[in-house]
Amino acid sequence: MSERVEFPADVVEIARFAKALSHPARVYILKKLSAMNACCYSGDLADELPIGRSTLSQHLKELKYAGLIQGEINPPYIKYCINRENWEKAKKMLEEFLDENQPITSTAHSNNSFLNILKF
Amino acid sequence: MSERVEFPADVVEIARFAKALSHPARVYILKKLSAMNACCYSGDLADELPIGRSTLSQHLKELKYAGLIQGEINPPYIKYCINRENWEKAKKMLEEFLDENQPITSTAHSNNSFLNILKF
DNA sequence: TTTATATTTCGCAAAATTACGAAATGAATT
DNA sequence: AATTCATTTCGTAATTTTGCGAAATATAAA
Repeated sequence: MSERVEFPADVVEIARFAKALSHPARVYILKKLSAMNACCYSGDLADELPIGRSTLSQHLKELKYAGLIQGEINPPYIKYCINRENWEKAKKMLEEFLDENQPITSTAHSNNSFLNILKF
Repeated sequence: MSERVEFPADVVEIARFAKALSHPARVYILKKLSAMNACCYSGDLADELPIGRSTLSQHLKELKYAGLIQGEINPPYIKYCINRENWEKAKKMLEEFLDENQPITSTAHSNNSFLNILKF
C-alpha cells in the first residue's frame, strides 16, 4: 500500500502467461500442440477430454486470446496450432523467472559459490 | 467426452503450480523470495505491493497451501521463505512441460534435425 | 434445397477468486 | 492487567472462471 499503484510489467506478464496454463484442459491442449509439434482439430481434443465441446471451445478461445495458439480455418474444421512466436516468449519469460534463484543445498554450503558469482 | 473421466495427473499438477503463479502479487512474492534467496515478513511485502494487508495474507496463504513457501514463526513476525523442495519440483515440472517441444525455425529446416533425435 | 457436420456463440448457473475493513489472535511491553 | 504490534481470520461484496445445453454459423454433401 505504498506509493506504487501497479505491479511491475514483467511480473504482470508472467502472471498472465501462468494464468493461461492454470487449467488442466489448457495444459493438455498446449502439451499436445507444442510437445508433438502437431496441429489438431477441436473435435480431436473433445474426444480426449472430460469436458463438453462448448467448454473446450472456451478454453481454446482463451488460449487464442493469450496468443499461445492460433486457428487455421479449413472448413468445416478449424485446425489449431501453437503460436510459436508467443509460445517461445512465454517459455522464455517463465523459465527466466523460474531460474532466477540460487539453489543452495541445505546440507552443505559446498564450493558452489561460483554459481552465485555467475548469477550476479 | 470419452471414457476418460480425469485429466492426466501430471497435467493436473502443472496446472496447479501454474495457478499459484497466476496472480501478479504471487509472482512478485515468489520472485522476491526465490530470486534473491531471501526471506521476508508480510509487512515488508505489504509496503511494496498495491494491495491491502489482509489481501496479501490471503495470497501468502495460497502460496503456502500450494507448498511453494513456508512461514517461520518469530513473534510477533512471521518470516516467509521459499519451500526449496517444492519450488524445485514446480520448476522441474513447468520447465519440462515448457521444453517438451521441437522448435522448428519457420524459414529453414536447417540441420537441426539432430535436436529431434535427441528429444525422441 | 434439404441435410449433415464441426465448431462457436449465447444464455445462464454454480463455484472460485480477489478484494477490503473490522475483528480476532498471540506474543511482547508497559 | 492493559497496551501495542504484526499478522491472520471473518464477513461480505464484486468479479471472473468454469461448465453445460441450446441455438447459431458456415460449409459440404445429398
